[in-house]
Amino acid sequence: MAGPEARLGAGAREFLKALASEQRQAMLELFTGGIELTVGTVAERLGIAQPTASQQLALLRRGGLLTSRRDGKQVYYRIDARAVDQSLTELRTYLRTCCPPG
Amino acid sequence: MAGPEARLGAGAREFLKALASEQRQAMLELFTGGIELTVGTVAERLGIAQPTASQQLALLRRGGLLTSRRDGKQVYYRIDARAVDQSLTELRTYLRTCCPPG
DNA sequence: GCAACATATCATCACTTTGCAATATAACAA
DNA sequence: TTGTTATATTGCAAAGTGATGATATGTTGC
Repeated sequence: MAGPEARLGAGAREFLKALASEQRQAMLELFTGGIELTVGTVAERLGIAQPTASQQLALLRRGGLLTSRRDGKQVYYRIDARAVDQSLTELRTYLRTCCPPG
Repeated sequence: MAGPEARLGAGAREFLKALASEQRQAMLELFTGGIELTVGTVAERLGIAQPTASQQLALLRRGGLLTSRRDGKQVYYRIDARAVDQSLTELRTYLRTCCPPG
C-alpha cells in the first residue's frame, strides 16, 4: 500500500522540462482561457521563426501540456487541462514523500 | 483584483529547472525524511565527483528545494519543506490561470 | 604560523538545447 | 497534376548544461 509515486516518472520529468523554459512559459500563456492557436499564430505573436514555434510546441505537447488537432492545412494547439492537472498531482504526491510539509 | 500570479516568477522557474533533471531528483530523494547530508556523502552515494555534487546541490538550493548550514568543516544540506510547498502552490496557482481544470 | 580536511570555485571538455534557413510533407483548390 | 499555403523535419552554428581535475576558500588543531 505504499504509494506508487516514490520516483517521478518519465512523463512527469518531460512535464517539468517543458515548463522550465521562459519562452515555453510565454508560449503557454498565449493559450490562457482554453483558446486554440495555430503554429503560425504562435510564431507571429512571439516573434520567432515558424520551425522554432513548431519544435517548442511539440515539446509542450510531449510534456503533456498541449494537445493538437488538424483542421485542413492548419494545426490547432490548445492546453490539455486534464493532463496538466494529472502531472501536477503526480508532482505533489512525489514531493510529499520526500518533503513532508508538516 | 486579478491574481498576482499571471506570470511565473524567476524563483518558480529555478524551482522547475532544478527538478527537471533525473540526477537532481535522485539527489533530492537522498534527503527523504528530512535528514541532513554532507556534500561528500551525497557525492559518494551517487558515485559522482565532489565538485559535481557541490554544483548540483547549489542548484537545488537556488531553486529553493534545499537549505544548508555549516558545522565545522562540513556543510549539511536538507530539504526546505516550507519553500518547496510555497513553490508548488505558486505553480498550481499559475497553472490554474491558464489551464482551468474544470 | 602550518598541515589536514571539507567544500566551493575555476578551466576545460563533451553533450545537449535553441535558433534559423532550407527542405520535406500534408491539405486544399483549380 | 500543378500550385499555394501550413506545418513538420533536417542540418548546422551558437549558447547552455554536466562532468571532471586542479585550485582556492574555510575550518580545525597543533
